[in-house]
Amino acid sequence: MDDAARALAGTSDTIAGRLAIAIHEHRLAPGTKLVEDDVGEIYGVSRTVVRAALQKLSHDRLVTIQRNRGAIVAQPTIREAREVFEARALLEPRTAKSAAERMTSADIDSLSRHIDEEHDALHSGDMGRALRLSGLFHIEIARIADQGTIYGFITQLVAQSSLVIALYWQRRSALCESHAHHALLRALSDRDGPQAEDLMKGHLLDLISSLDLRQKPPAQKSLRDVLLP
Amino acid sequence: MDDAARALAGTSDTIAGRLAIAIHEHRLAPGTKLVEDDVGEIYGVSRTVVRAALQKLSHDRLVTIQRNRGAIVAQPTIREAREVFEARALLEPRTAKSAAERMTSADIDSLSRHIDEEHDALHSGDMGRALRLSGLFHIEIARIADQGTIYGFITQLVAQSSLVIALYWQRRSALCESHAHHALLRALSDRDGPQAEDLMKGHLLDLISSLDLRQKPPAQKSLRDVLLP
DNA sequence: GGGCGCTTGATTGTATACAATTAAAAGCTG
DNA sequence: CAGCTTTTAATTGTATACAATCAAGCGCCC
Repeated sequence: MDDAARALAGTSDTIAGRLAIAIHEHRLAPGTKLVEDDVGEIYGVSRTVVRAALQKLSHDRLVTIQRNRGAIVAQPTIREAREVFEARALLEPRTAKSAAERMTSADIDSLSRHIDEEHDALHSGDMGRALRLSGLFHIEIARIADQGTIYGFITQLVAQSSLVIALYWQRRSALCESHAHHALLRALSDRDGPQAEDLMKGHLLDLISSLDLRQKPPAQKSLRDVLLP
Repeated sequence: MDDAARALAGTSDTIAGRLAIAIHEHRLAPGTKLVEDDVGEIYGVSRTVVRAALQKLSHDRLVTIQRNRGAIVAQPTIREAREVFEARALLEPRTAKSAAERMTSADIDSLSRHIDEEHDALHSGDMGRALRLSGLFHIEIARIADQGTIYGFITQLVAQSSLVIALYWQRRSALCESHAHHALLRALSDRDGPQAEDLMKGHLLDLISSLDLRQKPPAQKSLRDVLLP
């Protein structure tokens, strides 16, 4: 462990957070193996701390731990991907409605800033950061709705969505995202609950339809396909 | 660690499960301190394993871990109690509807058995077990709805509800519970989605109204009250 | 050359030792 | 004896050592 590593040292929550951000920003791809010793050396801590961090991420379903086989960045199945977005469709529209009814001017500022940063990130080509900010926008709405339990669920769902997007994203139109967020912000600023609820519902449907969740024939091609010309 | 303890030894998940059941059945009261060494000796494992179990429970919010201060059985505040039931009110009615649409005869049997066991437990005076079975009834419905993500959320919410009940339960009428479950089972068996949704909504409202969630003056009595006759 | 068991290296699972922190008891002082 | 510091015991946080497990490479035999 060198000085640079030692400087980064922190609690297991810190490390879990750093890993989570890396996953969120698609710097860690689904399936990547997370070897305890390696992670520990990078952050300058022992395996004890790394294990705690990995367990936490595993509980958030960002990481899959197989006994005696270690941890990898989770790879949600198509089915799990659908379930994540169905859960979001159940929780977020009503949450947006609640948020609309509670918006303060500070909240409006906060959301505006998020959108601006997202815009900047997109224009500077930093897709990872843009993606993360896009998720944070949803999380911020949940925070404004002021329901701790649901906030926790949505935070987890947004994180998982990032993995789903990494695996199943197909459409390239990132701009419509930003547009949907703008429209949502307007409804929220107007404290128009029903409108916010509708927009969120639509936005989530858009998101799902931008994914390719058709049952793929198990990706392994047959030997024949691979070997014959 | 004696032989009896060794015989119970298992993975951290096993221990987390045992603790969770004890909490669920109100054998471990909110606020109870969970000392790592003690728990480890009881189950015949080292603190390493116990810590992992406690971390898992902490993530499910059944246990509160304060850094350097250890773990106690969680004590949801009145606010958290409300939030838990608001989340349930958001998730469970729709889940019951989905379940109704997917009921198989095996599912009907399973739910009937749950109700019977609950009934037995009540009549044999085993309140802890009755309470746990009552929660499992809700969890079973979520399982039937066949939505993994939401199932996970509901499982967590039911567990937390058990803590809420331990702290804020006031009404003694446990029979109405059983009655509500019977009515739900009927709607589910009839595959009557809207009816199941309504009944679940009502059932949850009943549950909330059986709690005393009024803001209490901080429970610590003044010295005067305690010391003067 | 291909299937089969063995060995080896890498990695995780668990226990334990030590350091850091806390809460409480004991002691001290005015 | 109240209020303060100091000491002490209990407990948690972290690192490390060792055991258990797995995956891959190797040789062996057919």
